[in-house]
Amino acid sequence: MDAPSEELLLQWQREQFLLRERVKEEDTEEWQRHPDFCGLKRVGGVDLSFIKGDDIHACAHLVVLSYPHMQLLHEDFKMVTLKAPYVAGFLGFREAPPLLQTLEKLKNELPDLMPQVLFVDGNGLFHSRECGLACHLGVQADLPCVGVAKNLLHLDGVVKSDEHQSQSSSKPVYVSVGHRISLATAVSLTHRCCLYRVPEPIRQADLRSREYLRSHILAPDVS
DNA sequence: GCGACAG
DNA sequence: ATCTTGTCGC
Ligand SMILES: [Mg+2]
Repeated sequence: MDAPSEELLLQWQREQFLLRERVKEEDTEEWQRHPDFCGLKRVGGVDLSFIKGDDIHACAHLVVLSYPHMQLLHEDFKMVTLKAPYVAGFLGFREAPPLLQTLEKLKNELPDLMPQVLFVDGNGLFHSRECGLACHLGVQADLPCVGVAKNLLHLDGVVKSDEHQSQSSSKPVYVSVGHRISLATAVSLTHRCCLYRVPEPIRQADLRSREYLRSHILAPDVS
């Protein structure tokens, strides 16, 4: 896949600044006000998995788990063809479109299963232009969203001395606001959804999308 | 100037 | 993101 032209990158930056203005970084839901998040029943997770040497075909996966027990309520996957290459700082333009499609499908076919909050594999406001993948998804789907990155995205003004060092011995994850949730609530909710290092919704979407590809190595994206 | 850079 | 089984450690 070709590297984006300089003009396209500038266009993408303009879009990110516009999206950023639409991000709500406060709690907007009733359940977010309660200490025990009573009222929260469904949490979602999305992820994309790829095959070894193929950068454009991927399996987009969406899972909906019960809260607080993290039981699988729904899952959906779809083979997709990506339209943009991966460029650090512009992940949203590559992964948001196909993931939004799975959310749109769920909204149309099984609206009662729509998650009340979505965990995204990637950053939210913790981004050089405060517009990571979780912000793209949150704003465009108008859904409360939490961004969780497994690795640090180097930012301009941010040095390693910030909040990003963990107390425990395990490798940290980086939580940030995607949309319609406060950072404090996002962090608290993330803790409550973790059975392992990564929040269960994201972990399940990752595991299941990979499992799907493993059993369909000989059935590529044909249509 | 070079390197580093979510997935 | 992906190439990869067993193995060491809490
Ligand atoms: Mg991922």
